[in-house]
Amino acid sequence: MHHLNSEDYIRQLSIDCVIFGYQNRQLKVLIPKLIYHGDFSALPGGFIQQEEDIDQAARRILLDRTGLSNIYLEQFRVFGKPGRNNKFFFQRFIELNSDMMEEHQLQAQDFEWITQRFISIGYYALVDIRKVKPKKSAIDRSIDWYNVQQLPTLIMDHREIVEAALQTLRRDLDEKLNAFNLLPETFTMKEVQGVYESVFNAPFVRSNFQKKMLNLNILERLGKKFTGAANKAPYVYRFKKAN
Amino acid sequence: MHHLNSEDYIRQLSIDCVIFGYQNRQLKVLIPKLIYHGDFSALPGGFIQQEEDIDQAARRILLDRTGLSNIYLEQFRVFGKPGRNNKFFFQRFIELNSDMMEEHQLQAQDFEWITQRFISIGYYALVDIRKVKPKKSAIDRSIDWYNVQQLPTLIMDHREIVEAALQTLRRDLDEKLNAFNLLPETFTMKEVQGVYESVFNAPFVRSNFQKKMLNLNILERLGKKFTGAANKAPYVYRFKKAN
DNA sequence: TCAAAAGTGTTCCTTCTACACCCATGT
DNA sequence: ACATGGGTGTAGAAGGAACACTTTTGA
Repeated sequence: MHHLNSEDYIRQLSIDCVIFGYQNRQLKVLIPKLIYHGDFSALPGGFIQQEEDIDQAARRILLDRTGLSNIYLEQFRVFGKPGRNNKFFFQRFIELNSDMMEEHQLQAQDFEWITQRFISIGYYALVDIRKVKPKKSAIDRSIDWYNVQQLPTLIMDHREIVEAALQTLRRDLDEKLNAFNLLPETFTMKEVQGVYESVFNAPFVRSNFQKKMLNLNILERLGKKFTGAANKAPYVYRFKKAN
Repeated sequence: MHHLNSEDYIRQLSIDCVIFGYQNRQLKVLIPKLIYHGDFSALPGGFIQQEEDIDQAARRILLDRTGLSNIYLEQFRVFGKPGRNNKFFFQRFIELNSDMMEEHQLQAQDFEWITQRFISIGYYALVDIRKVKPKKSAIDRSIDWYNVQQLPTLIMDHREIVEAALQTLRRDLDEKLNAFNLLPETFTMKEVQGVYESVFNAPFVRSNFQKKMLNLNILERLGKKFTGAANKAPYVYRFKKAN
């Protein structure tokens, strides 16, 4: 591990990403659990290189964890309370992990850097969950998709960050029509409805939802999807990118 | 002037404020012009103290320029392109102002600090223009309200910041009903309409606008306003804060 | 009595909502 | 045939847009 310092990275400024995915009628968030003793979960995050665009930094972080480089990304808020730092987390961390510190080459210098007050830029990302192969970083014990309603305990204000991301996603879902970034290339109308229902945590009336979506003139009807079930086969749609 | 350094302020992170006001059916932005030779205008901005909340930092900056402490404030975006720095500006600046550098005690150390790459958090503020007594800072030649359609040339990407602020204001005007933060305590319906028209740069149909606003149930009708003009006196309204 | 501006009403049209109805599918 | 889920139609409510009409004010 190379050292954190102000020549490489901008000091006291971080990025935290809320990565949303959709599966089994549930909205999910990708969250790593840290490798150390104790139950530490934190949003995927990182720092901004001196010559790096902030959006690009978020993309780099996302690529590291998902393996995907073409991800829908949206900056949504900055979190900058005074005293927003990792000290509490690292105190417990050091108590529990004194044995591992050498093994992982974590040095006092890095601790000092990383326990400063940080201001964090929040991004949310939307991915086709089936395309993601979650990747642990060197300090992750695991990385998993959690139902947004059943998140593990997160460090610092990360819970609040997820909440703010979800609020923004709700606002943008109609405005920016980005529900389709959570779905595969082709999908049925029921799946679109599932996205809306899981994001808003509320039911939509099937027939009206269908008409609302079709009236937007953003969907292209392809074939039908025969599942073998004893009912009418639903149409398969594709999102029209060029209007 | 005391020196800029990383013990007092967070390095490479700034705040820029777009202060909106409304007068004479026009949306205006408060912009200072720098005292030095050459025509330099820049958004009111500043840095974040080590122990200071970012919103609080924005309030401090606003207080300095407007004299007001209770200002409607909204964070709207972070501007973080790589190479986003003042070097171009300060090159011209130094050429034109070598004579004034000692006078203003601007020292090499500060220049180095201030010409780093900066990431800036954009805030927009809404004020009752009549309450503001614009205050020049030590390095301002003037500070004036400019029609948002007729801004002076701004340094760096400040023009883009104003544009993004205006976009956000448009979105929030209906959503957060914050047109009333641009008006005095009491106002007529025509004035509200003027705010909408200047923000959207488009006309609204008078009768429909009136009904739309009244149907929101957020206005309290007070007395009438007799201007001496030979026409019906309009009602005076107040914004109901408690719904 | 008149012009100007404010307030209200009317009509038309689009969109949302609830619900009913018909259609395709495999057993 | 029939149960199941998908697609479309319809009637009523609600909301927006265009425009007409009435009211108030001071000269």
